[in-house]
Amino acid sequence: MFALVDCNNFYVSCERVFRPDLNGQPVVVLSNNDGCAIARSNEAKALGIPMGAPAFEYEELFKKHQVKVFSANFALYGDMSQRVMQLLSEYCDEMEIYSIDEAFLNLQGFNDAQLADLGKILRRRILKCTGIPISIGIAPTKALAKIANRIAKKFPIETGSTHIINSEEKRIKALKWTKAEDVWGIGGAHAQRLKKIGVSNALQFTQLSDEYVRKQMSIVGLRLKHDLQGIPTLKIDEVKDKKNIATTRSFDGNFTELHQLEERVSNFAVSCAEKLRRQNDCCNTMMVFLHTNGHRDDLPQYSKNILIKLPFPTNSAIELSRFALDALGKIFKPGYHYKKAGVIVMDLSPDKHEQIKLFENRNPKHIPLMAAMDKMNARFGQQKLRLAKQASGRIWRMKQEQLSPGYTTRLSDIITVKS
DNA sequence: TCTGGGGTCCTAGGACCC
DNA sequence: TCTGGGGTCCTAGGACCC
Repeated sequence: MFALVDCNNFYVSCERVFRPDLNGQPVVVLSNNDGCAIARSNEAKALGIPMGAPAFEYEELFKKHQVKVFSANFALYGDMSQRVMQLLSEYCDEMEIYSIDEAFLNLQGFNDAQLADLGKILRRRILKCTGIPISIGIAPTKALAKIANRIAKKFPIETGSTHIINSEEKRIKALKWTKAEDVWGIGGAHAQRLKKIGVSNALQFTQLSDEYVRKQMSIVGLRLKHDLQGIPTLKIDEVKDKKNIATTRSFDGNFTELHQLEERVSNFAVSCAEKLRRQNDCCNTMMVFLHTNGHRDDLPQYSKNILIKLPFPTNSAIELSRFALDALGKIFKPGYHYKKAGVIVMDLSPDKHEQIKLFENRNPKHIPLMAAMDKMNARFGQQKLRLAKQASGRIWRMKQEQLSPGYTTRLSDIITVKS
């Protein structure tokens, strides 16, 4: 059996841990730049605020219903996530951290009685130790555990936020209840095609022929079908190192000058370099892109990306910044209002056994230099030590008007409890 | 005025190799 | 008229996830 543990309205729940006055209130958390709603409390969902709602379009509604609005505090959410995952890992030998707020547990070896209790135990423990409410779905396969979790979330009172699919009868009932487009792995495009042939729920999907599913949805869809039939097909994946690493941002406003973009792109490259060093990788290829604001049809549009094969693998901030700026120079065109840019590093290879190249090699002095830089920035704060090209953060501005304190990540923000 | 930021996997087709 | 039979690698595009 597998469990899928999912934190309820995770980012909102993180904010509520340190602001219990927000319980029962409509709360939303916005994306970077305070752009869109990326998390909503149940009360906010009930007001009709959809996922991805642009904040400016909903300003009136927020005001009218006194919705509490937060800027994304990813440092806080990442830290809270680690605490939840740490606790979960105590309950099973094998676990897959599927996203910042979800994990699959392999429950091999648990007997029926233990399974029946597990959900309640987990829920109580995580709530007590972190303040985060969770829902648990338990089933013979991962895809079914996903569905069980959905049921637990939808009917918290009836299920106690934990649901088990452990009989054929329950499986059929759950699949019948689940709309095709709500199945994990069936997105908008496939749901539409399925609707056309009269498939509207998960059960009907599992009754399609293997050949049809394979043809329309490739091997991915076929695996999903089998998993939903109760044949364990999807396995627990241990967390692997990333294959691509990206740092991209929209700007608060438009940039027209090359030097403005250079400062941002340099920062993105430095950030990618840090992430590479954290997983002990170098990159061999880099992509730099920029584009104008696609939502503005009154302005000329331009969008371009460029793929650079590096002459040698590296994770040096200095080298990656230089390559990124070279690349940027090749795709920048004056006369446009730029809204977004980014750096993506790919084709990663381990830091250790790097191949010596014939003509050009990474500067070996950068290795101790970067180690020192990481150490200093870890101790004195992000970007205390930076490249000149990264400038002072003058241009770098992200709209973050409702940012909560770094309750668990910054000493000065720790809350005081008077007793 | 304002509209996020990450990731993964699969497939088909083209270019190339012997 | 007829013109082999394997491969690999890369890329773009499409689909999906949170």
